[in-house]
Amino acid sequence: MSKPGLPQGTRDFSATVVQRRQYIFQTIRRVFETYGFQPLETPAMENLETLMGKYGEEGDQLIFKILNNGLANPDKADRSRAALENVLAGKSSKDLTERALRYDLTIPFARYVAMNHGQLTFPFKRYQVQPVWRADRPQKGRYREFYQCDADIVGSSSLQNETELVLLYAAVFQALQLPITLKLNNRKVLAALAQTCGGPEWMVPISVAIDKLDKIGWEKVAAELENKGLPAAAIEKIKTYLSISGNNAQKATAMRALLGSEAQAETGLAELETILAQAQPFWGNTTVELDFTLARGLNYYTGTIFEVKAQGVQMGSIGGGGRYDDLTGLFGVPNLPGVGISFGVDRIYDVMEELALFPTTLAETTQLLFFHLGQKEAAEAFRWMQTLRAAGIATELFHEQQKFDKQFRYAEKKQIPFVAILGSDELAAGKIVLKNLSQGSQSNMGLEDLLLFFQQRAENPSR
RNA sequence: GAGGGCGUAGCUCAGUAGGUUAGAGCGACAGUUUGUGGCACUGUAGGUCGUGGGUUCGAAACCCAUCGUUCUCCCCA
Repeated sequence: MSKPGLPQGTRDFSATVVQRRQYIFQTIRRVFETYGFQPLETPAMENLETLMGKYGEEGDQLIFKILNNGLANPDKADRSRAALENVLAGKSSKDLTERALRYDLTIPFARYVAMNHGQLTFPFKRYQVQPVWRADRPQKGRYREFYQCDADIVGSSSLQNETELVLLYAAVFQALQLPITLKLNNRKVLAALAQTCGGPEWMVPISVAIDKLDKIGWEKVAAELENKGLPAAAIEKIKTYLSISGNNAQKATAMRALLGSEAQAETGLAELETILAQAQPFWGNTTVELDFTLARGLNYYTGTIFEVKAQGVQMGSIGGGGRYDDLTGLFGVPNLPGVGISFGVDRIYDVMEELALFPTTLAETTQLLFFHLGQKEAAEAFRWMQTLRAAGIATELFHEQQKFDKQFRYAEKKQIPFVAILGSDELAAGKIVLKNLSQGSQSNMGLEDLLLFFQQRAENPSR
């Protein structure tokens, strides 16, 4: 027998980790719901054709495909072989694989909306918290199975939606006490830049290159663009574009000076300014800045784009999103514009771990451990325990009669804050000894008082 | 897809000019006479040195392959 192991890039989550992850999930869910989003869940797998071609060439290769069942069936053997030939030739074949694991939450959402648009109330606001899978090579902050938390609004072009998403981001990260920078840009500004640099076909290469600015520096960005055949004059223009700095107002002014003659640029800038003006009074101390180098890979974005970076940590983005004009058009339902954002929970976890931002109280689960001090005593303890449990207080009874030492150590290891001693004396008196393990103090108590004690403690955890 | 680092006890790691029965700390378990834990002391268990080849009188150590893991690039959350 070989040692058991996990598939590359996947993880088990032990108790403490799950509790911390739940803390993040619950915070995000709560904010989603207070902003009027409703939950949606979709299957782990989709038809392969639903996913293919939606994430660009690179994306297609990162989709986990599921091998069809029944390939060994003799009746289908010839077709299976032919299918394999196809796959070896770099094509996909339904005879070999027709399903794939979910790659993100946006495309399945688009598929859902396209299938159900007759029944939905628009604008439709949904949130979705589920794992996705990518056949990527794992490294820091990158896994093959990870969770996304998405919120999207479809069926509305109103910029108010963007404003709400900015505030939603601010609310979540303030609740988590995680300092972030929320970056905003608009694809229309990038499109205008591409227009002045040779035409729309330059949009993607230029976006990809300038997105790396802070990582590789201007020299390499310029080299990459030159390599792709962009004229020197255009590169000079991009250099000016990237040199724009200052506060948000100054950046917008500078951008108008550079690209103001392009109608698209003016539209994009006006949109950004509207969002900033609407959201600013409510975003508290969150840092929100225009970043014209922000491009984001997904090519279905058409307007505003968002990205969240954690402050004080070396980590890729921990969230992002943007506006798309026609997401469901891919599935035959045109004219449904929308805007959405996503939280990268696994990265948020890593960042919070690094910055030690998790509340210490998350680890406490069981509140009280009854010592097992004999059959009769345990039977009585069981009665008390069930009463406490019925009141919602997490309680355990030690599993067998053992010396105190053992039972104390069990409580310590599980970080149980209180133990109840119910031995022969207590049995006779109808009271237990309640001991606070961190303080070492103890006192006698009846069942009523014990219940009261924990109910009050639940309301005021600082005690 | 390309390129590095690292695989020794449950965990963190020592251990190389190749040389006896491979070590430590932490953890686990047991005990220091069974109604009060954390500390301390004593003892016990636990290792095909990732795997398979090769070089050698002799390999945890050197070489090759392979698997796993981790990081960087590409791309992304």
